[in-house]
Amino acid sequence: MDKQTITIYDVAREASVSMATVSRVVNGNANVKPATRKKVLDVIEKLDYRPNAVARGLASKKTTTVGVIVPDVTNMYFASLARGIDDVATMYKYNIILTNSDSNSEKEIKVLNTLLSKQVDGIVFMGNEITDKLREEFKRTKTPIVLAGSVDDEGTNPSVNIDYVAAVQEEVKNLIDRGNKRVAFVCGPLDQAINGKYRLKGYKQALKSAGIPYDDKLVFETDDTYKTGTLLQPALMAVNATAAMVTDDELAAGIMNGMSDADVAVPDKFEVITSNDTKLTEMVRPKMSSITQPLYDIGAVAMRLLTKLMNNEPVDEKNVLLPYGLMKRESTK
Amino acid sequence: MDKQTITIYDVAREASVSMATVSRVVNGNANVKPATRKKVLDVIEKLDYRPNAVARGLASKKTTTVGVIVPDVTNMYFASLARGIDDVATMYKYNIILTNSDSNSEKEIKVLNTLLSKQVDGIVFMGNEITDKLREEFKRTKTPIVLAGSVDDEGTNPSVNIDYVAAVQEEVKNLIDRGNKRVAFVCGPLDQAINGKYRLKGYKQALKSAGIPYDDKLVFETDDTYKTGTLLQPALMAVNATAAMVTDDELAAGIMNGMSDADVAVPDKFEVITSNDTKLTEMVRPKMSSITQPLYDIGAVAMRLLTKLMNNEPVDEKNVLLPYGLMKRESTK
DNA sequence: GATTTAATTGAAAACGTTTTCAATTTGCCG
DNA sequence: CGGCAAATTGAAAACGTTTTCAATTAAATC
Repeated sequence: MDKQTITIYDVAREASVSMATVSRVVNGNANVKPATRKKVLDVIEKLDYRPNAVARGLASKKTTTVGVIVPDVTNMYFASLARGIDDVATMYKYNIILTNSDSNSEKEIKVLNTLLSKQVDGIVFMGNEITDKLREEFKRTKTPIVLAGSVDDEGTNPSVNIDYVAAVQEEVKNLIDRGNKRVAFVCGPLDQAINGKYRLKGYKQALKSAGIPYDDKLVFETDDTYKTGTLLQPALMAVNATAAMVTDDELAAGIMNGMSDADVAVPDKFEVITSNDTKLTEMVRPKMSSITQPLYDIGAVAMRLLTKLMNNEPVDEKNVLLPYGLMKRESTK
Repeated sequence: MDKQTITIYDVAREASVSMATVSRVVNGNANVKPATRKKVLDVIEKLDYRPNAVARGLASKKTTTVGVIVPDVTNMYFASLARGIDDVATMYKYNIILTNSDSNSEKEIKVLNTLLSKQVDGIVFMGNEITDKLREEFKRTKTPIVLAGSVDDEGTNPSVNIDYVAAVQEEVKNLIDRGNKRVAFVCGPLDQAINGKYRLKGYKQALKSAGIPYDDKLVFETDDTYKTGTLLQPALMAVNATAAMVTDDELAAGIMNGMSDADVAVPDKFEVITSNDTKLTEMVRPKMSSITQPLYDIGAVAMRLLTKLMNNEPVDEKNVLLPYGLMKRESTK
């Protein structure tokens, strides 16, 4: 039905050259006489020829497409990373196949395999937890995979993150220094290394340095949602917490609103500091103080790293830690 | 270097059948004897054979990949649509190539063409404005394209939206009925049909029904950003507006915060109603009343529509209007 | 059992490029 | 103007599937 698709063969015939030559001009190969190049270009223009990327991918074994696995684009944190990824991907002429995994390990594995079957040139993976099974899958392919905003305790894959331990430690220390004896640690699932191994560690270290005993009643493991946050006020009060280090902005926004709704003034009666510095921090009142992460850059750097890997260029640093900061806003004193 | 890739030919040889047969079992073709099917399946398992989707795409002229063009995934509105799209895409075994266009017409055209060269089976387009140039590009391909949350006055492409005119009209009427004589219309760029042709029309109709003359001093054309919203309070006061119909949630949040910061009580002194019902509406204080749009569903339905188009199934309704609603929260009386 | 029919199979031609390698031109030099 | 190196070209083989069509085999019928 669609016999009107123009192939490289058509332009070769029309320009009375070989397919090879057409291929060369299309790919900007230098070894073609200017005159013929022009001739071919003219025919291409005239016939409105568009190279078929699928055929190209088959022949060259490169698809200029990378896979991106993300828990949920609807989450600002990941959306920002994804944006950074797409921008540098575009810059390097790649496209992105974006898939939502809902942090579901089975889904992640499944989608990883469809991406590989689609012959993506590389993958950037964002996820809260790298299960052993997933790590195995990572190992059996030689398609480069980089982790963005996602930690793997085993460190088998290149990754781009911030130093979560140090960041949390620093912030909790600040909270303590300001007089908070009981600061809560409100986080997402602890079986996620980023929470259970890194942030929690920072929290504990800060306590230790301050000589405050660790009390597990002060750690609240949640599902990272706004709604859950709104419900936390009673529990937080029950343990006499006067501040909270929160690992997710929406969750933190929920907590703050829950506090306000219960007439607990933030930051006077309760300080909260969050972790992702998404634009939500500015939109909520009081504005939330936050650890700042260069979200966009984490994605961008991860993708840049991936391009190097895909080109077999040497990379100096396999596990990149980008600088973090603290943005003091209104939810802390 | 990677000679270890297993092809259909390898499994054919190992199972002593032809490639055709292997292809049949891989594709679940019924015409293969159970015994041979098992034999082949075993070899596939043993060799860990994974079909190469690129080769498949070339041979079958189907890539099971669809393109998604979006202004910015970082925008909750579009992220929600994108999520709906991806979910039903996955459901129908498609993957999504996601590209951010920044609503830049040139970029849109460029990316459209790379998507087509990658032989996507279909495209869902989200964008604020369909330029003539873009429409031309749409027309010259026979790859199905559906618009999601995006209007085209010409109506050449299938689309999924809500009835923006009616929704805005209804809400503005409510505002007026509640006693607001001067309600502002704060929107994104008016050259975008959704604002300039639809929402503004609804606004005008509501005024007309109420016998209020249209005053263009009350319409504020913005860039749809939070920041701009925060700066609008003086201008709004200057024209004696007592309420605003806003076309974007972040923009609306900005306005509300700007009001609060200037001690203009919302909703007592100033009512605001927004348009997209993203989760931001709940996170901000006061919570924003909003026109509700089934964001996820718009994406989902658009993708579903696209699957039908890609299968040449008949579609009853080319321009779908999903139901909208009103969620009364705290930013209106 | 001999036919006829239906179900399984396989051979080989696409699909639209890239890429290798050899062939042909061209440009230079003495 | 002959000869040689360098620059251009083209022929044809991949790339890994699907798909058509004919061939083969199994099942059914009488």
